[in-house]
Amino acid sequence: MPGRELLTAPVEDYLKAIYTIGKGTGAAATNEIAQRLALAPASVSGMVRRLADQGLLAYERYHGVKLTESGRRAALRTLRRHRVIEAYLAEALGYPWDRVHEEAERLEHAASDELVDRMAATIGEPEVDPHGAPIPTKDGSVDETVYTSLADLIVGASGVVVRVAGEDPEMLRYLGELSILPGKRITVKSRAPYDGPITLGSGRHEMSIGPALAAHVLVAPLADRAGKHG
Amino acid sequence: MPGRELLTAPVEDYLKAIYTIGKGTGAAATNEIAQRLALAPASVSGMVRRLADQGLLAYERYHGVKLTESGRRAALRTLRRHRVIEAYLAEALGYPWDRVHEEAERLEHAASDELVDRMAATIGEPEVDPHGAPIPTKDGSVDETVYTSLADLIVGASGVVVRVAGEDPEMLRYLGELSILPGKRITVKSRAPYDGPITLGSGRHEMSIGPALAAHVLVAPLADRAGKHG
DNA sequence: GGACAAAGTTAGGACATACTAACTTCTTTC
DNA sequence: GAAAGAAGTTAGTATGTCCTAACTTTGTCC
Repeated sequence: MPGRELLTAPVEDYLKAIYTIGKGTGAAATNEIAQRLALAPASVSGMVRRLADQGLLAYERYHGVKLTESGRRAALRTLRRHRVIEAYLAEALGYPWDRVHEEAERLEHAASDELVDRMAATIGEPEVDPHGAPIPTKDGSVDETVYTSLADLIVGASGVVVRVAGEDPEMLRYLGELSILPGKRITVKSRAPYDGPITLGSGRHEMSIGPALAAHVLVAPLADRAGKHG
Repeated sequence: MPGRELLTAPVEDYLKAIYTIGKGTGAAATNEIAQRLALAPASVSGMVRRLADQGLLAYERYHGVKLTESGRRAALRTLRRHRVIEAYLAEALGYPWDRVHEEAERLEHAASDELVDRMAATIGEPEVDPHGAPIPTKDGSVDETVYTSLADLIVGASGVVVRVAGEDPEMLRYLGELSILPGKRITVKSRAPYDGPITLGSGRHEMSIGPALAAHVLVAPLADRAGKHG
């Protein structure tokens, strides 16, 4: 367990949050960390100082925080644990995709690297979790491709859903019912003005979703066929 | 998660320890709890008072502690989690029996009851863990059969190993090498005097083990054939 | 360029759990 | 039944994490 057990659960959560906010390299603001972890900003100030003392963060008072290389590695280890566990719960134990997150959130702090590696091996070394998020490799690299949100697709554009960002179970269940899932192909049929609902085609179905929801659906665009017809 | 998340990991560990020491109904002494959890006795005094305040223990100063019904139920839930996880790690993930304990020790505090139930279902509702210890059922009952220790078997007696008590990995590996495992049949061939080594037959093999080790091997005695021959 | 809002920090305290050192109670033995 | 040793407790302290309340810094807008 290299570098394990030395980090407490709260510390791992901070690092994960900072990584996610800063998407790899970027910085994170105190308030944003606080909000993501549902803590008071004052608590974050305190913790962030300690993490900086441990060399996990670069911290400048009043100017937010950045992961150091060591902090980034720790964050990615936790993220790997989280996502492998999610994938394993879904694959091997039949968990529905809207409930893997909560369970993984606790297990990620208790599972050894060996367990996580065995899980990954057992389900065939998955590259993404059930929401389509990429799983960091053991040596600390991740696919950092930035995908387009469904909310940004123009009318007529098609794409394959690669990922659903966010873990609110209700949202996930709803998207699941609509069959908006990683791997599904969708086409934007129309968009109402003033940020109104977006009408989609997927397979034989047609459906309408709001822009807030659409923003969570990340797609890999396909060749745009709209041009051919108009 | 009925009754979950309310108990911290240390609390669950205390209850489990007290249950194991008191084997169900019995009481536990402060020092014994301290030793089992590798804590100072003073720490136990403090915690035990708090657990009594929460109604999990009956506590009389200077006279040890007893689980209440509610404490016993909590202890058994944790024990179930622990043993199901051990069984699952061995069955589904190929963990060797000498390492399941350590991993389960951490996971048992993080796993939800649902996860544990899914694990149990996936491997066919096991009744014992990889060491042969009985798994409490969901409704809180356990097999409390008391088995004979191999150290107590007389020369000529035969039995089936039902359980190996204790989790020291080195001991488990050693017993594994000797093939002294749950389900194996053994016969006591001879015993050296003054608590000396015990010679066993198991299958075609013959081997000798010390009494301290033999005390950890619990057997279900079979009809004694020694009488027939002498 | 100063005032105000937003963002961030410090101070002081709470809680759970652990520790060591010093004290008390229980048990056993003569 | 008293002394010695074992067992157990209290007192005081430490650590990690959190909180609220009050303060400071930063950034923006006229």
